Amino acid sequence: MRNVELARCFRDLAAYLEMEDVPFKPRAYEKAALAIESYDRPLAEVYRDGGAKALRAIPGIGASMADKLEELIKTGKCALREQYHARMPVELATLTAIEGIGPKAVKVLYEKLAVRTVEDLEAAVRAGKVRSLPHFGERSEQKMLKALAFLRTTGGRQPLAVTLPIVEQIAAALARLPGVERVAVAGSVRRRKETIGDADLLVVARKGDAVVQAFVTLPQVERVLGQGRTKSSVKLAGGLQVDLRVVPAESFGAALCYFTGSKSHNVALRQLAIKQRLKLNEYGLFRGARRLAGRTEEEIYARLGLAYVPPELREDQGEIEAARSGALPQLIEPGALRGDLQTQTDWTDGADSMEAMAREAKRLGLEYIAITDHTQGLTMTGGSDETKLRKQMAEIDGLNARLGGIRVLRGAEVNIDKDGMLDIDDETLAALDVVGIAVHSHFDLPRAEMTRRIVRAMRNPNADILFHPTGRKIQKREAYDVDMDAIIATARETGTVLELDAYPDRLDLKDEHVRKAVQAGVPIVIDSDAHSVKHLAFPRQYGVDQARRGWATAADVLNTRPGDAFLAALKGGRQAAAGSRNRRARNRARTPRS
DNA sequence: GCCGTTTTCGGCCCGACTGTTTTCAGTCG
Repeated sequence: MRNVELARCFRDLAAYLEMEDVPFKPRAYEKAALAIESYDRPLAEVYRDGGAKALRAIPGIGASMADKLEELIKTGKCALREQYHARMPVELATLTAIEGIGPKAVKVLYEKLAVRTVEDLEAAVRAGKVRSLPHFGERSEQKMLKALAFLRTTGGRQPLAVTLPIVEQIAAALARLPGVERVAVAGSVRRRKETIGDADLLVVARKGDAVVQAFVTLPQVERVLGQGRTKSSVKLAGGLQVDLRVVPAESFGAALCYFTGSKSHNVALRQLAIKQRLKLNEYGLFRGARRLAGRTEEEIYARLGLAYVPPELREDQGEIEAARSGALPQLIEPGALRGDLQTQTDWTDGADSMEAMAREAKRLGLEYIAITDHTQGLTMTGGSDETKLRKQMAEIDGLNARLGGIRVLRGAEVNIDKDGMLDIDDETLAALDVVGIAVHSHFDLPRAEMTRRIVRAMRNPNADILFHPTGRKIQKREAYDVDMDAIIATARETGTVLELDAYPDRLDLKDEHVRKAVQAGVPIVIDSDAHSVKHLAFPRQYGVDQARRGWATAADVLNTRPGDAFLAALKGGRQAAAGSRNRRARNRARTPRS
């Protein structure tokens, strides 16, 4: 049983307990669910290796929950949940995912109208039955219909790259309003989560209601979900929910902190405040009625005895302890990137010429760029064979002779065949400056076979970088089933670099894998996977954010180094690109059979 | 049900808004 499923069971229990008005237990189960969900190892493994005792070592898991986890892992079921479910057989997860519906509402809907599923709910609403229930009315019915429609179309979340420009546009519109002193983007957008459920904006202004009024009448707004004097929620035409909060300047830092989250980071901060006999809310940090801090986030963290925690780390994943002990990493900054190691050109499926790509990379301030067109295994792109690759290398040499201020590296995105072999011979690979390897087919292999396949390819001494290591496309395609711990261990052992592909719908590695790689001392590179000149901006726009969420410093990211140092750090420690045809000679070897 | 810089009992984050309830519960962030 996977962690998400275990967490799901605990969330169900929390909801059932909430329905019965049981005090405190619901929060305990929810907290545990969050801990389980974000735990970086399958609990089934933790249990296998360390038994119930190891489970109890997880914060939020005590004796009772460890028992339930043990039961779930062993039998796939939890008697208590089954009991509740028998009494009230409702689809809790999907029903409570609907805006405005919580456990209490689920209970009433089931008891009065026998609503068990989202479909039941929709039918009941359309029949006008819901309005007759206590605490419900016609307006609640309308809200539910809208929420149901939204859930169907988007699944409730949108990729960051879709949301970010919209949010920045709205922030700019608010900043132009009279009386607005300051606007900040908060929430998961500020934390740069890869998908966004709703966006949060914070405004400093004296008169809140005027700002709120202007906000709800912005042209992008399709529907007003709520509107008060200092707080409002709207739904945009594209389906994105945006929440606005207006605060006075002396509360800006506290509100930004509160509104940035994550929720569990906030809870941890507030608990820390309580321990110091203080109170933290969105207006400030208080001792009694006296405000000790609130104007900036920095002073709040400082007053709590913490180093400033960058928004990308605020997930309650150890950052508070690190901030207390001065162990927070110095996160990589966008400007630190000096090179791009994955780009495609019109030699295969890219839109632009090698020269155009090189010139744009230079314009962006990069020092080097690898051209990595596809290889023959990817037939539909017109992928290169050895002959075409040799021809391209010669052209790149010419390009380097012609262009100044940018170094073009000879590379390829080499296909990993089903059995883990590469589709270009070793001699040709050895002549390249940068060899990226990637899976583009047979995505559905069983976990063990997929892992073996990739590990084998990584063991090729010419394979420098594993491109988009999990193959996922955000909200389009699941990652293939691969043991990332094994991939990271192999990377460490063989010196293969892992790529963080910054193409916005990939962001592959994802944050937790970046963190694991960093912890294991495995270097990463942040690449654009550009298929046109305009894609070359992706690493600094999105890739660095993702790396920061994985606690990466500039030192963890190999393409923050100058070209020569970068090449020297690749497998085999090669030197300069030009005139180095033999630089791999000593590495030339038969692809090992594994 | 969990947990401990107010420890093994007695606490548990905090506040705004909505709807329909005329005094507040539920939900959300």
